Amino acid sequence: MPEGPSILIIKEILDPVFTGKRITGVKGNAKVDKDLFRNKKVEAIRSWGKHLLIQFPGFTARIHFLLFGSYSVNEQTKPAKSLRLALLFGKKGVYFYTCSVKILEGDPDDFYDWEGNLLSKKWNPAKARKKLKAIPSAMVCDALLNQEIFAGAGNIIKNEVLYRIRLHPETLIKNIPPRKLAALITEARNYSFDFLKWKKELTLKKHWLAHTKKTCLRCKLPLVKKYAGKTKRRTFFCTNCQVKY
DNA sequence: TGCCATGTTAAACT
DNA sequence: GAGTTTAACATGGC
Repeated sequence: MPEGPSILIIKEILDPVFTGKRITGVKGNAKVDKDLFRNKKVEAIRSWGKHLLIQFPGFTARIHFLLFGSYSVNEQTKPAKSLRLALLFGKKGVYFYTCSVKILEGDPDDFYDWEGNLLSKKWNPAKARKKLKAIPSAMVCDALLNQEIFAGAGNIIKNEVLYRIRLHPETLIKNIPPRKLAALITEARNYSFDFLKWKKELTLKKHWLAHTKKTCLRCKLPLVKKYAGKTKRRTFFCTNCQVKY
């Protein structure tokens, strides 16, 4: 569920069904004031990175699925103890389980940088480049997971992008040649859309080239598995094909 | 069966 | 205080 494209899929499912609808009930154990939602009409459902945003007049419910979050539409499919938030609209409704729910006051456009959202029409590669230049001593494997720069990128996207562009995960940003840096930014977005397409087809796993893999498809040598960088997330790479600058 | 993971935050350290 | 490390959360697949 968790990476940006998966959240966009949820947005695309919920938006046509619930936008413009008025709340008739709220359930769940999220630590939020449920009275806030009373009789409110959904203004918009959007996604920014890994955040699902349900906008109401004056506030927004932010759903973050973390590692184990899930949801269902129109019927509750999980036990009450894992039900964080259910928004009910007459007979219809959406149920969110084991996720983080936060109320954001005001207009999300005031605090979300849509130009940093990998899947947004407003994605701004030049801005991403500028943000990368500001963290020269960071490893690229950490930079790719930085939501301030690549909102929506997760560990799968990280591993696949680095494999695609043949860049060693522990390369420091300042050492990446300009063309390679451009490729990094381009592929982060490209792969996000491939992820989206394959996720919709339920064939995402099948298309993994590096993530969880044991052997390099290109040179047939074993891939390294390492908890790399400050983020210490699983990193799969080929020391033969992925260049360290 | 136990381990581990598509994630993040806050507390506890140095 | 900054930077880091650790713990906590909590479900499902292998």
